[in-house]
Amino acid sequence: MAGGNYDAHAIEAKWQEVWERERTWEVSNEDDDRPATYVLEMLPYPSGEPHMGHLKCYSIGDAIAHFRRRRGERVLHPMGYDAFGLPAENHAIKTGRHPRESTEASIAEFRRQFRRWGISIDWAREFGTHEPRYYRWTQALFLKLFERGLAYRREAAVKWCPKDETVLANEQAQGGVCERCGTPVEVRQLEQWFFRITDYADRLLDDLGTVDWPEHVVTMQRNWIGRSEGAEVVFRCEELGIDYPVFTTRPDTLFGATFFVMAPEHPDVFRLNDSPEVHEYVNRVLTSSSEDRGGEQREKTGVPLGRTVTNPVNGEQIPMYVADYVLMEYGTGAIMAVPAHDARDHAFAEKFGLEIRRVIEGDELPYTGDGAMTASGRFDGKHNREAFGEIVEWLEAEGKGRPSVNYKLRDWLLSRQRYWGCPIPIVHCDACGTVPVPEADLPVELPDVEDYAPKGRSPLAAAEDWVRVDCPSCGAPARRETDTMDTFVDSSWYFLRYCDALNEDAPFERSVVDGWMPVDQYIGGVEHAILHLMYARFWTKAFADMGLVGFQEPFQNLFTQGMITRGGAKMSKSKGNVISPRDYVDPHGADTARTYMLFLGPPEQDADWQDEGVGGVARFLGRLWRLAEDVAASTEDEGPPGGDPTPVLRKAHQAIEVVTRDLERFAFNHAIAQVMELVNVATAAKADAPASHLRFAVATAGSLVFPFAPHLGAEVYERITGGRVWEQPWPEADPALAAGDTFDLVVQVNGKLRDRLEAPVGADRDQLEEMARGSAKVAAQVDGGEIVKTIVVPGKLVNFVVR
RNA sequence: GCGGGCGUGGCGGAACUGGUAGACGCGCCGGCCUUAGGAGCCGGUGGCUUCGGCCGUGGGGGUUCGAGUCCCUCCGCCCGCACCA
Repeated sequence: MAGGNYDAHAIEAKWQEVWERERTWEVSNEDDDRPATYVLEMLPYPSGEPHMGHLKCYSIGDAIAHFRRRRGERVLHPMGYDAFGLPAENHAIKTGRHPRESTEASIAEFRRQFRRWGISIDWAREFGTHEPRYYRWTQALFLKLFERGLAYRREAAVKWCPKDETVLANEQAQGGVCERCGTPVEVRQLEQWFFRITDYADRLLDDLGTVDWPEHVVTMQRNWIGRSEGAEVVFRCEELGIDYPVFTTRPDTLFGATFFVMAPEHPDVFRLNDSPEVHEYVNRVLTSSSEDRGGEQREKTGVPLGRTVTNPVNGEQIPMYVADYVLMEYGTGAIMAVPAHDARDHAFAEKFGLEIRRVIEGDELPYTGDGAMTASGRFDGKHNREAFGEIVEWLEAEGKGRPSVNYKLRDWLLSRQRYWGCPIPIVHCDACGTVPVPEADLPVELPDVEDYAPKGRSPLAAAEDWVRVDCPSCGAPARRETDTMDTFVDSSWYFLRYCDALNEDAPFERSVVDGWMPVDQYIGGVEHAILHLMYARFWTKAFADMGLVGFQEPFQNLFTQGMITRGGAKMSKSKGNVISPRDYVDPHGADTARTYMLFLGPPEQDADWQDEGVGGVARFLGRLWRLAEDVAASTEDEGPPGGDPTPVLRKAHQAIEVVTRDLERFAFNHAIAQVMELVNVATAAKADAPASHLRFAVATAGSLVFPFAPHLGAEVYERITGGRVWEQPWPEADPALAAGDTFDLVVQVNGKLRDRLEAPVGADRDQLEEMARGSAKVAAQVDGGEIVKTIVVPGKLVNFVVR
């Protein structure tokens, strides 16, 4: 065997050195004649060292980036770090080491490993979101939103994580638990900073139609925005002379509203009834965690308020209740209850013995479907859908209601009472109020503090020298805002900064970002389906409105990768099933680790990492390397493949066709299998195929494997051709060569395979039918029966229908 | 409950618009080479079989000359949301 063994480490070091020295993957912002393409993987959160999920994400992205470059596109493929955040800070509290130190140590390790993996990154554009040169622009952009009224401060009931001692955005408290640590969240009344994302609810919803995203992600965003159309209807409490508007999606059921319910948090509850029973109930609800309260199945609880409101459609006095199944944060915090046509109201009415009045004809109660109206005065007999608008019009004319739209989406709470984040560039002045820090004074740098531990207020508040500042407006003594920003703010615009990463005068130049954006292919985990992807869309739209960018959506195509599991379970320290990329890169090399990662299965699916499988890919790459050594040593370069086509030449052209199609559809596992087939065929043909065919096949294998195993691909290609594979255009198949001269004609009788015949590729229907009729196996099957029909699919098969 | 997805050998998975089910790899079996091998190479590998074939893509039904693929229905699993009026 020529040349010994495949030394992945030597080969990988060799090519990495070339790419680093020549800055091969750097790309200029200057236009050239190539189309600009932006391939982006979600930026990593640097904690410890990269894990298997990172290897998967960047293996996918790199394959796409390489493929598109070689198809003649000018590809931007940058890297950075989402460096602010809780884990680094919690680590700092434990160890006393500054979060900047541990974060930067982690970044260094990520960078080192990414280089070792041979990911084709434009390192000139690299940054961490914790660096003042980045976050000064995060602050500048925050102020632009502030000036436009899109960032504001107000007191509100907010979600509070008692463990992390900070407030959270609604999105980070899904299911009533802290997204970071899983602790049940509490509700607190606090003054906090918000982004007015709700102003963009409709556009965030509508523009989902303009992006090419996985259906389930689009659905999740739709549900999260939760737009529902209906009406606001006013119920009046005559005794107190107060109007209570409610939101309903079913104004057609108004005649069935037999009681009225308020949320325990509703500010008017005690005004309506100040009794000990009501106080006791409300207190019990408010002190119980939101997880106890949630759940449709839970038995309904509540207390009557001893008051009534007037049903505006029929003047009936209906009783008022306070009950925890009504949520203060949705609609108006009060509802009209229609027990006949709403499951929750039905359960409540049953328990409290309230009237259940059917107003829509249909199945058994509670009935939530459509039907003819009944017990609804002049609307009786009308279909409920028809009456819907008429009732709202009528209410509107009477001044008792109007059409209304409600959203689940809440404004984005961005302030955090934590240390390791981007300072909010605001000064509080007794005279001037909330004053933005002038842009010339940015960045507001994060001060060093002694104690990072949260105490219910930001640790920054302890940095007295830093907090005390003169008001930028009037010069009087004032105090800095001490909250920091949610880290999702940092990642809401990083993809824009990559485009113009070295700009010292602005976060980015519009003409530059317009040249690259929107991201042509975004790749990341589905866990960001709502949070990051919604926030980044919102910022992009706000920027578009301010004329900072010329597009509405940041990510045109989204690919969500599946998780890597081990032993069928998510990796975790407690399960002891954690493995890291180094465990495979160290012994086998990056090419093997990356190629196996993509060979494992469809990248959008979860995949179980099995150590035994790695060996198969390592063997395949080793076989390809040896084949290249062998062929390079034992044959001469005779120029392009000529003469009669051989099976190995045909296989090479077929592989080009298949791998190209597979890369377009993210079927990397299939593409790698195809290169394996090519290598198998070429190995078998080594002894007798013409040298030019063999050399072409092996060079093609190197060329096709390059997006997955770039070092070996480059090595093999160089061995055979002397050229640099990444400078070569993506190969094109010769369709005639790929097709060959003959094909396997499938012969069926009644749809069952009976014979295969070798038929000429261009044969017409008659020829194929005649050939098939000549088959002895067909004759045996027909045996006395009659061929009543013959289906011929040229190039494929002949099927005889026999009776 | 609502929404989304999935179900193919011992395992991971192939099968583009209905047209050869199980590509490729793992594992396993047999052989070669070797002092040895957790190296390398060659061959075999869905089940049953009277060796003619027959049966096979979660179950049942349908459309079709032909269904893993389309339709209906049932079962099972996974993910997301969850008292949103």
